[in-house]
Amino acid sequence: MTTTVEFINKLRNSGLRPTKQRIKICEVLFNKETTFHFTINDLVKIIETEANEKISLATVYNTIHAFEKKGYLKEIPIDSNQSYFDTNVTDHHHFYDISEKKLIDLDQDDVGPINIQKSIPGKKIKSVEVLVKLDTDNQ
Amino acid sequence: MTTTVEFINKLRNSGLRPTKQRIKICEVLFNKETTFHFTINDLVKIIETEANEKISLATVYNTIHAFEKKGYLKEIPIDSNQSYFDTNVTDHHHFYDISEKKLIDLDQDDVGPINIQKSIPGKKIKSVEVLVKLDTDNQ
DNA sequence: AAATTATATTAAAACCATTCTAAACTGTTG
DNA sequence: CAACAGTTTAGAATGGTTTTAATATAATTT
Repeated sequence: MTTTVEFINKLRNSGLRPTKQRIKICEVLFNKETTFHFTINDLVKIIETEANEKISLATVYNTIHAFEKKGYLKEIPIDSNQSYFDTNVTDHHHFYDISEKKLIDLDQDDVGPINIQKSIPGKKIKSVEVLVKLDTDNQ
Repeated sequence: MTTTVEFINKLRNSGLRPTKQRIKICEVLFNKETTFHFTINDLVKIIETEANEKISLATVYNTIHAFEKKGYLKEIPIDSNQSYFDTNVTDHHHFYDISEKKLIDLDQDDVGPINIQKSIPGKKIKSVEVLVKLDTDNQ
């Protein structure tokens, strides 16, 4: 459990003004026990439900992008027209449940080490992400 | 080099009528020596340039989705608002060059075996995709 | 603590990839 | 070649995301 004051400090320390909206979004995102996967739409709905507050869509987008840039969130690439974000910014991978459109974390250990044997001159590896797509097993 | 007749047969055999548009798209996509990565926009531009033909956007989308469903194309998930497709439908992985927004194939051998040690009840693994993001190496 | 400045929020409009619509067209089958 | 089902098309609609420009709020200066 992180206190509001701690969120304010976190924001200020990263050069983001601790506005009411940003603090609220921090509380929604970073007060969870577990990793949290969400789309912008999910987040807006949670804010509207949980608190009776309405944060403008544009602000939610701005904030999420600011948090992503600061390294507090990670975007997860899925074959979708919607962006998925993850509060777990450590190196890890994902299951993607196609029918439920839900992400599930995979630890490094669940996947094992991945050693890329190829390199491109002038380029360096920034990240290695494994996406395991899941289907309903109806046999 | 595949002939037009072969494309017509391929289409007919998979239950797709061999229309002028579909044959043209086959020729653009499946007459390459190497794997071809593209967005819908790329494809439309190539068609307009290469041949002086204009295939309606809707038709291009329809055709690409039909080909994908038949297993002639694969969609590659990237953190983008655009869909990338690949004419290489074998099991393989990708580099994604962030600055150039280009995909590069990685063979199974370049990545090594990936063994997923976790399973979700009632779900089966449909695919395992590795995406390696590349940055410019300016040190 | 008021005034100033810089940054953030907002509703609404704009944007852009993709999908839908419904009318015209084309391949197929008998 | 007639009739039908499948396909193409331009343009409209959709939906996620970004931009705009006015207003509000936080930080800084006086």
